[in-house]
Amino acid sequence: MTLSMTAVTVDLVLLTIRQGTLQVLLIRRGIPPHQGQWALPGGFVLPDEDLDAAARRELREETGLDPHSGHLEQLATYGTPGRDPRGRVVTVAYLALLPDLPAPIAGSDAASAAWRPCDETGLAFDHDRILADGLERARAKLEYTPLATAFCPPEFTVAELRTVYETVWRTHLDPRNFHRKVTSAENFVTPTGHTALRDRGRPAQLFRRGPAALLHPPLLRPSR
Amino acid sequence: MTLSMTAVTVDLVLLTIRQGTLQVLLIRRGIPPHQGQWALPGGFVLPDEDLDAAARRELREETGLDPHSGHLEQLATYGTPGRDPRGRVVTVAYLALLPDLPAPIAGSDAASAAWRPCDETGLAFDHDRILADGLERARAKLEYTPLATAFCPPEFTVAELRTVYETVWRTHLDPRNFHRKVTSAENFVTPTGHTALRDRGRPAQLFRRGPAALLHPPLLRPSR
DNA sequence: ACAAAAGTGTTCCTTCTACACCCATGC
DNA sequence: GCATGGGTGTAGAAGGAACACTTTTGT
Repeated sequence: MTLSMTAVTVDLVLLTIRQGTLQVLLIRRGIPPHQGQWALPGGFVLPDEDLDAAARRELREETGLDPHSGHLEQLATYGTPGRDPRGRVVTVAYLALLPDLPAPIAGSDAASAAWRPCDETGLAFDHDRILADGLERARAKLEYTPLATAFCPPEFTVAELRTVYETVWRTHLDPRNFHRKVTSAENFVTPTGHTALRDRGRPAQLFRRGPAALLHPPLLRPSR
Repeated sequence: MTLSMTAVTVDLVLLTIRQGTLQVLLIRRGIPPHQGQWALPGGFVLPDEDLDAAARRELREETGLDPHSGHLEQLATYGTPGRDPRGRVVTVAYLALLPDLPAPIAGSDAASAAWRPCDETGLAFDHDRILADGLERARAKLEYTPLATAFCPPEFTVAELRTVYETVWRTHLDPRNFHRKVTSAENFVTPTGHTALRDRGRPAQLFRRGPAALLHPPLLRPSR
């Protein structure tokens, strides 16, 4: 039996909504391989570190953000030989959904990190594929989980939640029916009692994320 | 930067339906650690082997089965320090759904492999958790994919497909409505034109798996 | 007053559920 | 004939889509 010793990394697909578009945090590589190309942030798993802990640590290093303010989950693992020319590297990819950061990319150790459109291609290594898998996971999970709230600040209006769905799914949703579905799905959102004025029009109720882990009934994408 | 060198393995959650129950292939460990306990089959990823290829190779070694006759997909990756007392081992778990094998566990390299009930607990390492994750994934995927057919032989009746759902979900489904849903879901199953006599009663049409990758509409579990 | 956004009511239509009913076989 | 499982029809309930309409603010 050959014991295969391998370097293990975590790579992060960090998604957020800024300026009305879905964006991903990318790092411009300063050293070979793939020097000058954009890549997903990531790094080596420490010798005595859990995979989830490594992902949380990288998230904090790249964004300065508390991992609890958004959502972080394991996405998939990629280990095709040759995916990294320096040697055998297996990477465990994580997907994070984050609210729009007031101070983006604070404590980053990489000078050239930036939010980029989520349809960016030409990334280093196999990161095009990892990003595509992350986007598909995010789009699917909005249907049957309350994770859309992870893109929102702690308190949000139904309209803000709707723009999350519309941005991620690239569709238009009827505001009236959406409002009914969200407020009638059990424990999706809980009203705070406060209201907020957004732009013009009648003030909207503010909601917090509810305790539900799954949506009943789900919010299905149109046209499927 | 500390480069963390780690052993990488694949572990398999192989599920099949035998004697009307959902069963998982387990190996009785002959050597420490966890000597004498049941464990998921698995092994090291070879130095120049893709992760999916390693999973297919292990599947063939454990069951003698062509990986194409069932369904194999990556499940999740587990790397908590200390999960293997021998050192840092990260395992990429795969989930397989297999038809009832005519000659089960043919070319296995482990003398004591056996199909065991899927609710077996007390497995070695963190395999209880991996098995539970695999079961939940399988149960969820039956809802919106045609993967239930992976438990069936190449040609099957609607009733046989229904027992797959009933076994995996541990529920009872109305045979009449189930028949309608399956045959009206686009490209879920395609009729072969043949019929087969199962036990008593009117002969049933035989179907093959259709080309659909997703079910429209999905078959939802009752009571959710 | 008017525009704009929030939120409710209603109608229509599709889908789900339960079950009555007929069909094709072995005994 | 009778039992057994395969398959269709149908009425009522439940849920979704489209949209008229009311509410509450800024200007």
